[in-house]
Amino acid sequence: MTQDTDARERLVEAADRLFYARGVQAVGMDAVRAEAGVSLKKIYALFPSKDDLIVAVLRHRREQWNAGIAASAEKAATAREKLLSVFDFLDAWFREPDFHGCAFINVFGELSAGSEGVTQTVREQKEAFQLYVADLVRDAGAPAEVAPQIAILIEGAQTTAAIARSPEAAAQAKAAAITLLDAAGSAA
Amino acid sequence: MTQDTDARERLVEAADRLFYARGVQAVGMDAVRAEAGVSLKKIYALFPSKDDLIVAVLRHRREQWNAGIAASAEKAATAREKLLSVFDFLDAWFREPDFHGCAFINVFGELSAGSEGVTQTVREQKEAFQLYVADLVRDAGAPAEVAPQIAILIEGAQTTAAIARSPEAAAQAKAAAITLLDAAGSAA
DNA sequence: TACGATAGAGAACGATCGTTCTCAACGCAA
DNA sequence: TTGCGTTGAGAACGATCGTTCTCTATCGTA
Repeated sequence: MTQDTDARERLVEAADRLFYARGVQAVGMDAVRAEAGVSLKKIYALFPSKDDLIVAVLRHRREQWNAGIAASAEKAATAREKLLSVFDFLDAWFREPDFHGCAFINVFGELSAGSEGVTQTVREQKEAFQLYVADLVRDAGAPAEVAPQIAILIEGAQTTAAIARSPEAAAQAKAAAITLLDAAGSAA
Repeated sequence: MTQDTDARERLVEAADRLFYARGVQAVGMDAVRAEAGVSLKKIYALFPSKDDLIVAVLRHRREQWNAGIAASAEKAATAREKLLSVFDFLDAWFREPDFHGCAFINVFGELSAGSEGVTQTVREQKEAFQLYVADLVRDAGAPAEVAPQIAILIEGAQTTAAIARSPEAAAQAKAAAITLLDAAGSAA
């Protein structure tokens, strides 16, 4: 049983690497098997279909994302600093050599028309993150309208950094967020 | 010869509809043939490979995008209004029933790892649009740093509207852009 | 040692894909 | 009319995919 969860973890992490690097549809189940060192039989015992594996990978990505956001927020004292620390997290991520965009956005673009489960998982992630931003915006004493604006900046920074291969999108978005927070603060 | 350009147009438009609705990899060349009413032989005479067809579709999308942006800018008097009219264009687009994201971002997520030509075409489009924004920001008398910030807002509004199915992302991004322009104006 | 369940390796299956080829129908110059 | 080049319809090809099945080796238990 514990070796089942071991195999499960190895599978999800291997699939995550391959899917993110090459795209979901470009990776066959046999490549996942080779990367994870888990037999096809076991793969299909743990995940009834490739779609289920994709959803599991997205859930795994969500945990990684949440952990990274939480870690960078931990060093910040105020809600405003926690909010802005998201952009520092993005900055470090954009500089990783194999970064090429938000996995959720990429998968959404690839499969949104075909897989309901995938679409829903992506939506859940983005909704949850919007709530996270909204909470911090409220705690920072800024008006509620600022929250979706900052969330849009975070979203846009990711696609801009990926397509233009420009990690500076993080700093640019952060500067914009500061302007938005300051303008809201002085208006309130 | 003119019927070649006719077939070419029908092909690109048909492929555009199918690719955008279902994703590029989910659409076979035979489906394109059926939708366009052009024989496979002629398709491969006009486009040596599917990749070439995809690039042609992206170029066609770019022309549509530029035309739409230009049309909404035409009604605006000042550079600032032209800039903000982009968000009105987005607003109308997001409300179209079959809208589901920026085709460039979607295709990038789907094929960036596999097709060099596609990646490059997406990059060209985004670069060209960033220049368009930068020109308007300069003409509006705002500092240059505001240009990438507004471009990031436009990018983020598109993915947010697609994933969250919320056309209000256009209005939210527009409000943020106004704040950024105003803050820059008062600082200058 | 013998036996039954289990699991891995990988062949097999049916479907689909991008691309090419075949063949018959057609249009047009001589 | 004859012959030739071109075209379209669709079969064919080779590759790959997700998924399942077969076969064999292994291992715990009696």
